[in-house]
Amino acid sequence: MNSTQERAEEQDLPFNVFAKACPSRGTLEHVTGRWGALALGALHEGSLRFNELRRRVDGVSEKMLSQTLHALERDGLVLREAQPTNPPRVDYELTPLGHEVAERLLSLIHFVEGNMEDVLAARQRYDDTRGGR
Amino acid sequence: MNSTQERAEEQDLPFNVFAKACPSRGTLEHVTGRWGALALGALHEGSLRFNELRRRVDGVSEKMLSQTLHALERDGLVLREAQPTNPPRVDYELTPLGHEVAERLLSLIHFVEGNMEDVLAARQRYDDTRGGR
DNA sequence: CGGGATCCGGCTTGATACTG
DNA sequence: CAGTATCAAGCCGGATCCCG
Repeated sequence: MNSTQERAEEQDLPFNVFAKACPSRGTLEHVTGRWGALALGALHEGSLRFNELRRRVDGVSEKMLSQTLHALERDGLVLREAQPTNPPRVDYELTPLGHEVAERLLSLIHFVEGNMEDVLAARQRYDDTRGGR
Repeated sequence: MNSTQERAEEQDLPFNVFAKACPSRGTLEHVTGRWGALALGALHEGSLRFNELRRRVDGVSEKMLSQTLHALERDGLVLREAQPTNPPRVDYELTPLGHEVAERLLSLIHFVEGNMEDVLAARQRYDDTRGGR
């Protein structure tokens, strides 16, 4: 009575990320993926244009940012607003659902950032004990 | 006054995931990675043996689970307890820090699971409007 | 049972170049 | 500015064999 399958059954959840075929796993990966998480985090503060976003998410390539944004837009988490001006201007912003996802994501991100010293210390200990071999 | 860099400076945070070189980004990826997130989620309910974990995280290979667990152990999120019995028995459980991470992660996971119908509907709309091309 | 070591195919990723 | 197209490299993940 502790399996994740049973958890889902008990609560009658139709979706369970722990199951290989569940579509929720794909969405979770879009959200928590390397660039997805950072894009959502950056957009939580407000709408951004493509290259603004690109500068904020340090290290992302044009291709991956574009790809990431498409996936998030398709999942209904990001809204894309293109203005047919010249030069073109495209703003990206979170949908209400995207904001809720981003809040939970940022809670995790801030926690990790705030405890990095503990993590770094743990790594040091791990490497000291096992690295000597 | 909206950049993520400034956010970090204002609050005097030493670690900022949005910066390419920050080690917190690596840890975030261990935590939110495809298998890391599921391993942490499964272990939040209690300690598990290697193959129990493998069965719960549907689809993970031995290699990737092993690799994932090592990374999480090194980051101080997972505790590995090997008993020198025969046959060998190895239990994995979360550290206090790991539990706090898992709580925030599960909040995100459950939210995604609980809103998959909206996501699926959004995908349908997206594919209908753009798929016709 | 709980892994480590190795090999290898394929998908993902990252430069680069090009377009509207 | 806001992307798409293309191509090479590399990492992911599976399969296999091995050990304690």
